[in-house]
Amino acid sequence: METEKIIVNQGEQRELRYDPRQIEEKWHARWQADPTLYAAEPHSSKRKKYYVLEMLPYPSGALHMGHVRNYSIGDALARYMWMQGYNVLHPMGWDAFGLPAENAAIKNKVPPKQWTLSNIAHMKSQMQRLGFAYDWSREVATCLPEYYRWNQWFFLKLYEKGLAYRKKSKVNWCPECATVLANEQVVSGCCWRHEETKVEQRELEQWFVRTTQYAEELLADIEKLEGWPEKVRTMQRNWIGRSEGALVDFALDGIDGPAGSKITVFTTRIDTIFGATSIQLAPEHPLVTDFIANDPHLHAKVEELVEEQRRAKESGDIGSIEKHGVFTGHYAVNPFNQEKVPIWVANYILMDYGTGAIMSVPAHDERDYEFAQKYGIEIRVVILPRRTEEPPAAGQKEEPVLPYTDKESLLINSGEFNGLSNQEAIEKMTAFAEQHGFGKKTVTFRLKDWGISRQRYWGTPIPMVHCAQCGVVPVPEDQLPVVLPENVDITLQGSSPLARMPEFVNVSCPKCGGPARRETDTMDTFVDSSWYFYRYTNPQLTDRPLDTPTVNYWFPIDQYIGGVEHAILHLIYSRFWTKFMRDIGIVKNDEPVVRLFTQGMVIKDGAKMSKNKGNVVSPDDMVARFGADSTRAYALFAAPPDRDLDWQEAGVEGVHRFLSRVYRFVMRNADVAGKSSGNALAADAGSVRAIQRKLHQTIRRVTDDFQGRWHFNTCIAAIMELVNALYGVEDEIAAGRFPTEVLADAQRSLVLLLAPFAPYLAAELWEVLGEKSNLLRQPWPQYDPALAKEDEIEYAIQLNGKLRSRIAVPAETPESTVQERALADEKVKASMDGKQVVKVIVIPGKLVNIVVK
RNA sequence: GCGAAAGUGGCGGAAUUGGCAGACGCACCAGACUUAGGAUCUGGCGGGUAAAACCGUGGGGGUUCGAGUCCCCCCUUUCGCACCA
Repeated sequence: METEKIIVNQGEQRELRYDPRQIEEKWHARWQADPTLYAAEPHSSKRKKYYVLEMLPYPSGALHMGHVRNYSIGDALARYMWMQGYNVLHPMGWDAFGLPAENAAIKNKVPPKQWTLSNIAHMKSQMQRLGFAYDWSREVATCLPEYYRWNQWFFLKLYEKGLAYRKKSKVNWCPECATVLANEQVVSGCCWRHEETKVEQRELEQWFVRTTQYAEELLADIEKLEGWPEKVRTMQRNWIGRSEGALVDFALDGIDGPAGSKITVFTTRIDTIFGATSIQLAPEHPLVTDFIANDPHLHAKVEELVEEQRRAKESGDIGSIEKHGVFTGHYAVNPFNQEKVPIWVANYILMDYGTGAIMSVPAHDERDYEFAQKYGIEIRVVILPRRTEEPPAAGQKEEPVLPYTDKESLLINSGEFNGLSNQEAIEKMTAFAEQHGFGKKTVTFRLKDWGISRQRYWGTPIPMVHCAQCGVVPVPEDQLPVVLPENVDITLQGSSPLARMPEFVNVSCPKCGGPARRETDTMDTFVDSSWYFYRYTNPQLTDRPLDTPTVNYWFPIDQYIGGVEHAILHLIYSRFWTKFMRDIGIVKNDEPVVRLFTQGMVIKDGAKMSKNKGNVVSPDDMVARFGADSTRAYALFAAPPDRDLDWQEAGVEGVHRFLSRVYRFVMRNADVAGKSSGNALAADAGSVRAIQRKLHQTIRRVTDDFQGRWHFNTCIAAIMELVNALYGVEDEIAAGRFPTEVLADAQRSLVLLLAPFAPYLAAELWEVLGEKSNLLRQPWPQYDPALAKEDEIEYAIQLNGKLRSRIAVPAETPESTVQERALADEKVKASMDGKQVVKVIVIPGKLVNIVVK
């Protein structure tokens, strides 16, 4: 094509240069003008439903490439499912409460609400410019009272059911700011604003949600989540951390200890209790407070241990610090054998797991072993690996400690329990402890109740009132929402801004009418995101959070897509919330999400894109230079979506070049009627057949990937191959020798295949092909297996596994014939060099391996 | 320390079940068209060789007619968990 311009219909002149800006702005304007374009049909729809959801973003100011990737994956899927005829729900919203808005307010003197809403407006326009097919009529912003009033409503329900409660708990406190810090604001033990100032721990009354109530079910139902990545399921299992064991009481040895006291330990290995040669307490164990009261020396030592443990936790290397401890001078009595064992305080015992106290069995626990070695505590073997082995001589401990939990294990030195296996012993000894009232079977979880109080402004006010007469009183439902005041002074003044507003704080008690004080804590933003996807089904409801029949139609979510960083907290809280909603009868599903997809990170120059590293690529910049289609298609082409993606600008150019080729081809050949006078002139039936075959193979590959592994990179590569093949026959097309209907069909299918990946270009070319319909309502192309089939198959001929020749035979050639042809091949004969054929292996459709000797 | 994933040309990545390693794209090289081209089109492109042979999927062993793919040992990277009793 020498000329840059070409005459098409009615002599209209069109540039052959692909200009994404012009095309995308044209369609953007049209799509903006039709808000119903991507709207889901009501739940009375006859179509099968499909709910595809991407994790809602925090409105930080601008989209980053991670967002673009996430939404490009979801949008491709949504568009594909639309074309498959589903009633697709594809909504978007904003996780709009949170700390950055307050920081921005302090820094720039902009009210958090204003800052947040203007960010939302900007990011929404970015999303729209990128062409994501969202149903904006369902948009949700969690910072608006229409939304957060339902957080408050849920909170009241939780409170009603005893699942929300108050408890003293530690918070991070910066003495310089005189304020509470979120965990993320603590940088290696110091305040993020005052790098020299150590963060202190303060005890405050805070609100908790009893997630542990559902611990068993949250764990058990992980088994049902077959559409979730195994990695996420494992992470959740570990996070919940269920552990079966026993609580055993050790009485304090009389005279020295506080009267009647006992120490309850948690153990999973009650079978080793005869080997317990000390008790170890966490430094913060309440009993330790009693012990140190009259012992300044011990007091000082314990303080050290507490400090050491705190530091290790902060720096993250708890687990590798050297074990230390101090003997308290007190003893406890092992209830199984009445033996006196010393009580120690040790830095490797955690107060927030189990009971904060353990029985130490150095012979069968590595940590206890290490400790006992260091302090010369007796190491007593009470279990052996096999029934045949002799007990080792007393005190000898050459081998590293082994837990011996197999069936062949054998208890020794354990009184009446000698001779039992580990499993039998656990059962019998637990029962024994229960009978004698000094122990019981128990299950502990690593999962903790969820502390939702934040001493912050920009969040959902907790709808509670503190009355001097009535105590804690919930705000009545009909008085919701408790609106977050806006004329607020966000400066650092040592208390939550809300607590400094008398007009907010001073209320009358809903119960007695007397003067009362409003709760000034706000909710953790994970509350907002725990149920937002239900609200999408009916966001405009004003009298209840959701409409149950509508939710029952849409739920569970068919496909949820987001970053793996939410694998634990967000996804556990969401699962908890769903179970709670089910139990108060407003939804019927047990789990919110059927299939979960976690996409990889966007990397540049070997590191995750971040402002700190200065390797951020701006989506706006990419859209301006290459267009939304190229940017999106590249995000899908550069790597499979579950892997990390290395952003290379040259790659974007490559995709842009590919889309240009598509554009030029269709522009040149859209007007097929003038290109060919029909089949009669087709000179080369082979090339026609080849195009058909390639087309149907491509449809098959792309369709299979949407149904299966989502390797959109190979989908796009397949479409590239198709386009390359079409370029290969362009001379024949130009010469009028290519059948009209084959060409027309190929072009239509090509545009349809491209629609999920490059929606703007697809829409434009669909119109160029003379189509008026909405592409999303256009059926996805079907492949014809007969047309996709190869007519001729090339066999690789190997000699002892090494490639020696190739032969082409018609498809369906019997194996015996293939074998004959292979043995008759000249190159094969030459390489055989007179050797004997031992065996011939024919793999149908692939290769022949001739084994010679 | 424990667990998971990964390691393939100069680069991003293909190779769905053991069957022709390197699809597709980038970069690069050559040619065509051009006053020109950072446009477009055509061809080439793992190493090696004149051409073959031969060597090549982190390293070492093994199973097999045949291994990137399966098994064993080791190395590296990334992620998650980390004194959980």
